[in-house]
Amino acid sequence: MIHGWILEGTYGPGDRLPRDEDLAVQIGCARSTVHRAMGVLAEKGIVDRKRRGGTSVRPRLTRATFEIPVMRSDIELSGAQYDYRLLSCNRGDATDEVMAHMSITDPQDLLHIQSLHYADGVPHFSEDRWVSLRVVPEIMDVDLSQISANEWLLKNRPFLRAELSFAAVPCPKEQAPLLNCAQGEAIMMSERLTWIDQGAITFLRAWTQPGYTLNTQV
Amino acid sequence: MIHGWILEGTYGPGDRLPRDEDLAVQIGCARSTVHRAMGVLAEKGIVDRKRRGGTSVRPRLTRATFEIPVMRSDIELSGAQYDYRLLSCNRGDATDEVMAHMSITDPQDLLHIQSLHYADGVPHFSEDRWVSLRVVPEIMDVDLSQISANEWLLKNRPFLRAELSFAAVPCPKEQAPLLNCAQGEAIMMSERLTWIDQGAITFLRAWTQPGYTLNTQV
DNA sequence: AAGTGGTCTAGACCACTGA
DNA sequence: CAGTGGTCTAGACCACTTG
Repeated sequence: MIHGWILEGTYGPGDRLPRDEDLAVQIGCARSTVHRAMGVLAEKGIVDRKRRGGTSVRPRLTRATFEIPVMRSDIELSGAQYDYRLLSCNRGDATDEVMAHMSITDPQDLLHIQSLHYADGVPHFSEDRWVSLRVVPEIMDVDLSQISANEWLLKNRPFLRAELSFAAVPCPKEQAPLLNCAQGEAIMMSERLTWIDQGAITFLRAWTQPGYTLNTQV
Repeated sequence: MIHGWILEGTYGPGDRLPRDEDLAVQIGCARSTVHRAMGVLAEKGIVDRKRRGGTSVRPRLTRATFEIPVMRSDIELSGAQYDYRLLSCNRGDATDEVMAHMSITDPQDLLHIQSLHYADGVPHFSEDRWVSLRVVPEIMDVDLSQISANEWLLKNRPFLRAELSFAAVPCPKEQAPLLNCAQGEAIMMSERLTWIDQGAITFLRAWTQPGYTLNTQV
């Protein structure tokens, strides 16, 4: 397609571009073609578009995209054997912090699940998960020692929106024995909150084996 | 628009969808409308499309997007005052590892820059950067104590492609005094390699203040 | 209120690729 | 090699928002 032309030649950060229609004439194509191309650039974070305000080149910044890690696929793709073990599953032991995240007031509405995911028998990913029983009551009937909550949820309650975060943390003392690493060792912690129309489905806090790297491209 | 309809109702992971044209008839809109909507879903990683192979729902996975962190903007957006200090700037002291990353054989072709970025006077981000003098020879004439290499490069050599990675690491002993934290403390290390047509522009390895979190949404 | 982007249509033609 | 998605057009109409 006709990408990148303009920016890397004539216009710099902050500049306002001609309207779609003029650009189309200038380039010699239909307005819808320009519009589509601009849509891609806007998606990438290269330009800002406003009705009546025109299109302008963003000061800097860019957007990167990465695949949300899914343990089973990640592990199997790397050629290792995937294993999963349910550690615990209790109703009602959510902290206030977790309830606040999920906009839930009654601890009985949350199921707390701890589990471990292995790659070739080595613990690779340890997760603490809370599932909303208001949104997903059926999960009480699922045998979570056979299928991980993640896989069951993805099949039965695909989420519409998610928030993710990643941070470097010292390995907490409860996680150290699970991941078979030293307490305080630097590991990646991730949090994930997923939503469906009716509300929060599940909140997840997970710790990954030291050395885990998050990769992405632009 | 007409997003999300199909998936969250009738088709599950792995299913093959009707061809665009049939969907269009079924829904009662033009094929191009379906095509555009499918393009969005494919972008999000929800469906796979192949010519002649049709459109199918991806097993799981999804794609998340985040803004590439740019220190000055991040810090100023958070309301803190941004400051920058050049620590060192030497030609020719690249390691083999760095040269391999950038596909460069002569160490003299690389400029090594160390710098610190402050938020409200507190060291927030420490970077080791190598810049290709074959692609960006003019940088030798820039006073890097006045403008950070990052800002200069973004203005003068906007990249077309980038690879990023993030990992949790123990703070290296050279970085500890710079970031004013303890050696071995868990911090986020990021690497960034940016490209232009002619080759690698710059490779960056950076360490962030403990507590730094990478956020994203879907 | 006018100007800009946003959405959609109906149709043509192309290009890849898997049955 | 036929069927599918990919790209483009020329045009209509809508909706926001800013000058």
